[in-house]
Amino acid sequence: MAYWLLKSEPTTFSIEDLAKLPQKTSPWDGVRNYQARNYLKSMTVGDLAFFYYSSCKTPGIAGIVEIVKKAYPEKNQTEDPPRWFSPDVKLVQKFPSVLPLSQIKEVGSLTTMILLRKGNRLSVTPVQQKEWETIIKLCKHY
DNA sequence: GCCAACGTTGGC
DNA sequence: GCCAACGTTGGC
Repeated sequence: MAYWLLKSEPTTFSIEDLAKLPQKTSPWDGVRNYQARNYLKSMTVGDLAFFYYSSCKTPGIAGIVEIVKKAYPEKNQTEDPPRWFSPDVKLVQKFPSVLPLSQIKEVGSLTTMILLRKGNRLSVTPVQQKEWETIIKLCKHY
């Protein structure tokens, strides 16, 4: 059982978009970075991930999704063997409001997060259990 | 294999 | 819009 953080630009794919889909489930596709892809491939069914909004007015965590299908090759790929993979994710919870990045930054015990590392651009990152629990608690005050 | 140029990400 | 950071490309 592992924890992750998945970035998305809300104008491209928002948590509301996910909520509207059948079974509230969608492939997490379009990732074009090898390190991020390797993380996607290492996810297992039952893992949980934060749905993070980037490149928007209030960057932050919008909710929680669950991995419901292990990564498989993306459709419409011409490469053989396939290069890009995506797991299916299902909406677990949409937070009442986005937990802002600015708030996350203010919590001392969260400075270990890869998300907060200088120059980090990875769109898929692992999250430690302690970090996960801290953020869950933080949300309840939000 | 090196590295300059260029493209992309993403917070501010 | 700016800019730092990083990834990719492609000539040599």
